[in-house]
Amino acid sequence: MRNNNITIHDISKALGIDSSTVSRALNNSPRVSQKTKDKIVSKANEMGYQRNSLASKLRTNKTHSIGVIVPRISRHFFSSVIAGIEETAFDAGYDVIICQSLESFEREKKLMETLSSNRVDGILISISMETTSYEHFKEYQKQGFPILFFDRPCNLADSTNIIIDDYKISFEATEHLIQQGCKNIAHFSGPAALDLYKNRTNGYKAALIKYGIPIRDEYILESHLMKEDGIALAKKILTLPKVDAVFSSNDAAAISAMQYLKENGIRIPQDIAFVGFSNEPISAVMEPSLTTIKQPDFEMGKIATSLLFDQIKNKSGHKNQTKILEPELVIRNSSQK
Amino acid sequence: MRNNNITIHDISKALGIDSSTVSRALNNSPRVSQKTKDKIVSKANEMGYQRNSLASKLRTNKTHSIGVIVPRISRHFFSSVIAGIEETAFDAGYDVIICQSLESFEREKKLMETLSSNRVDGILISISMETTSYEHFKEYQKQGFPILFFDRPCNLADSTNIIIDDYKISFEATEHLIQQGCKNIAHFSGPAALDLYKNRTNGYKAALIKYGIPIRDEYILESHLMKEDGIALAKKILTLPKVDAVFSSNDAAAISAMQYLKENGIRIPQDIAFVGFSNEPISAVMEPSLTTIKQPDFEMGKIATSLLFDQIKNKSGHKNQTKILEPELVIRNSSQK
DNA sequence: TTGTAGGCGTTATCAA
DNA sequence: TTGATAACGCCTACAA
Repeated sequence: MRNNNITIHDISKALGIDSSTVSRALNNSPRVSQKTKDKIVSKANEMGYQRNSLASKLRTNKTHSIGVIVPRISRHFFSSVIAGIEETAFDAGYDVIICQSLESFEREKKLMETLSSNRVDGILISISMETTSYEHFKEYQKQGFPILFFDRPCNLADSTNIIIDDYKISFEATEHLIQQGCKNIAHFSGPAALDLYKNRTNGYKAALIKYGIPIRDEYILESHLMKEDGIALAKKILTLPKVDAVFSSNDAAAISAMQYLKENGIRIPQDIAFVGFSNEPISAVMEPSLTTIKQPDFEMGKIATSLLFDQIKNKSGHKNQTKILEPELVIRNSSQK
Repeated sequence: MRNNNITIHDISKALGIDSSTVSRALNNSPRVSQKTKDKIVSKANEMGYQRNSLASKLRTNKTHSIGVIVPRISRHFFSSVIAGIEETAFDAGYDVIICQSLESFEREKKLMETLSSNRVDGILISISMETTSYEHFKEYQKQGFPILFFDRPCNLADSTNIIIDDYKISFEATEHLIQQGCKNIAHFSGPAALDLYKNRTNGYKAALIKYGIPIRDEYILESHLMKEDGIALAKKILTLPKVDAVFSSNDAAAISAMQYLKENGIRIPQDIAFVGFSNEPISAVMEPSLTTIKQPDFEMGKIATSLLFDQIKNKSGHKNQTKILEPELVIRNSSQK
């Protein structure tokens, strides 16, 4: 911490003006004459005064800051959502505290505690893949603490979720593969405990049903969809009978699977077609370019933040709503036979 | 903010134990009997108590948190550095507040203020491209506030910097292109106001000199090295006489330039070879794969954080030092003729 | 081992 | 328009 922390009392003494007036002046209160204000402000600058936000927040019981918890900031989707969040928050004069759970339940719980004990005015969160119990949210919600879930919804009553239509777009993605002539479509799923992945898997299944293709459970492969998982999944599908397409619940797994397959002489899309999910920048540049699903990321951040502000303002209102945004299938080379 | 905030006084009243004892118990002080501790802790849980960190930080003048300012969290290099920072900080029981300047000087200044007025114990920063004046750091440094610069150094006296050997690796990268037979090597530079880019440019020049290749200023193109810049730069080099290679100060610009050139019938590396900088994941996957420079990102985060902790502990010591890490040239297809 | 009392820096209320 | 005073929630000498 600083050696020499100047407080309003130091300014007060230096000028012979009461500290309450100094405080008012520094907050630009209309109840201080312009002359005194000028004197105080210039003295404050001269002395290198800097407000202690901790004290101010403690006193006012308002922090003007919100917390954001995402699984990983390096994912393009999340950093774009964060961009939207920061823009909206900034306009409203709020600070944003960015945290990553790294998909760990324990870290997520700890971050909730830290943010909440630092009295952020609300939290925007996309829950970790490990999270199957929602008790740690329930407690905060009971206390009336504004939490808003985005992308990965929370199925607790009273939760506000902002998500995309995972079911519908997964249906479309799978349908697209079927229309390309694929009949044996494998699916890379994330943890089924997350509604997000459940919805994507259900969309996939619904498309198969519509076209009279049997659903085979061994074609549905669950993992954490990390880079490493993609390689294991690729090996796995080579052991399955005549897989001719993959619909993956994210790009990361699809990309590393494709790389492994390419290195092993499989042609994409001729032998196996691919559709990913998230539209990571890499998907447009790789060879072949990856058909994927583009989510309204920036927009989601903006909307989530303004919904959160609604909740912060009227503690009571707008609970238990779900806002659904429309994603878009971006067709590239990896899926066109 | 919460409706019903339980404080240590509420617990104190509920149990008929003084609040100071409650405070000690909740901090697991050895000066409270186990029996009382148990009683207090279980009551605290029952009542849904949660410590108010603001009050605690204000009182103790210690926040156990550090701030990190990076240009963009979405850059792979920075998110890896942050991973290293978080790991080290976590082990030391510190919280990390992540912020992005978005390469804006104004935002950077504001973030410094916000973090500092929230009394973080220290700041790790990689300065924005717009930053040419260092006055806003000087003031904090004078006050003895621990700041540590990583990747993009601050050339103020008394600054602690942790960087890579940009000059040396840029020399090597350029030499590599020369050894591939390239003679007309253009260079994408960032703002020359940043030492980082100056060093890279100097390394490039030194290699040309060593091999008796004339330095032509019109071959050195300065920009912010964003995706959009890459396209403009690509157009530009097409107007220059017989450019046969590009050494770019980051991957983003190199990648979009390559894409533009490919779309316009230029073959890479046959017509124009490329070397980038940063080893973004995309560089390994794209076609052709991009030769680039891999920085010790995670390690840099770890080292920077422990150096910062040193400064936090002994306010006086270890100023004005520069720690240099060694990067590595990763040779891929974009540079091998 | 526990209680008392005061203060961290700010702001809100009341009075002047 | 300004000043005096108390309080936000916590922690820490010091006393008991």
